[in-house]
Amino acid sequence: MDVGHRLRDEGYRLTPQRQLVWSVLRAAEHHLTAEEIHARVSRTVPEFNVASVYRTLTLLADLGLAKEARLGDGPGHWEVAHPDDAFHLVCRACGTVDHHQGDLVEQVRAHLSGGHGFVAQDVDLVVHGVCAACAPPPAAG
Amino acid sequence: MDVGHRLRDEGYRLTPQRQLVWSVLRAAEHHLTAEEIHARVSRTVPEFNVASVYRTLTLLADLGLAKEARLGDGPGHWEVAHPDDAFHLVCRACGTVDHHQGDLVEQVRAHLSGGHGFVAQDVDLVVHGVCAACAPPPAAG
DNA sequence: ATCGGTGCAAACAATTTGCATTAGA
DNA sequence: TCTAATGCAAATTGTTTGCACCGAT
Repeated sequence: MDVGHRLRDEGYRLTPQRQLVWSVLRAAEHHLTAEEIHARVSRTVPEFNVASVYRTLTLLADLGLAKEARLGDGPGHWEVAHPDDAFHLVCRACGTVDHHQGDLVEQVRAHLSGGHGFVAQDVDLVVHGVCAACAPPPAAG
Repeated sequence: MDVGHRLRDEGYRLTPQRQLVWSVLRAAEHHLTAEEIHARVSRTVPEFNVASVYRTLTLLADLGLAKEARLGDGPGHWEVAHPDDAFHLVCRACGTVDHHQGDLVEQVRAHLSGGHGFVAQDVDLVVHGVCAACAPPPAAG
């Protein structure tokens, strides 16, 4: 995905800051907060400002390239927008956030389209619980 | 539901502020933000403080009587905790928040319990879109 | 009489904004 | 060149906390 193209096509400028935010986001194994993105980019560009992170993320979201997930309290978590609809599993014990692939989001959409008159644009599903690694092993006997 | 009992049973005190927050919450036709609750209670008790709203809501949530819903940006929205699992439909046009009853949340739970090893404790489902009232009528012809 | 709860104000965290400067197109 | 984008700092917004006083049990 060529952000430079996308940006210019929409009349925006391609700046090093925007490229950096995007590449950090793409390289991330998991979701990142604005602060985390800021920290990573700052290693290379010390004067890089948080405000620019927010501005860039908002822009990327407008273009449909990035997406914010609110996983409870605390700051928003950002990720590359996936065309497929996944949802988040947040472990209360270790804090790990997992993507879970499934047709559930699609089911919701289908369910709503059936006569409810509500046009679903964005389905946000967050499940809090305890992940397999943190769950107590089944009691023997 | 007798909050007084619940509170005292758990070793908490029943104060007029807590009663007021609870009754405002129960009387509300829809979700309320902490500020809205504060505003309503303040009509009767002018010196009533926002901090107490937050403290009370947190307490009620701990007791399982109230629940916070994060419906996007902005402040959290509070409601009486329903035993049944409903989810929220937020209209981007008019801002209306609808409860939608369905087995979807249960489906999610069932889906996850099937071999994924993730123990779902809380399923938060928020759908943003356009409600029936705001949706453009189907084009004739 | 206790000790938990309150009001108040100040602290906080996350995000946004105003403005002068800089740099992409 | 010309305007959009940045850095910086200050402003906002939503929520939490410290502390002295008050009131429910």
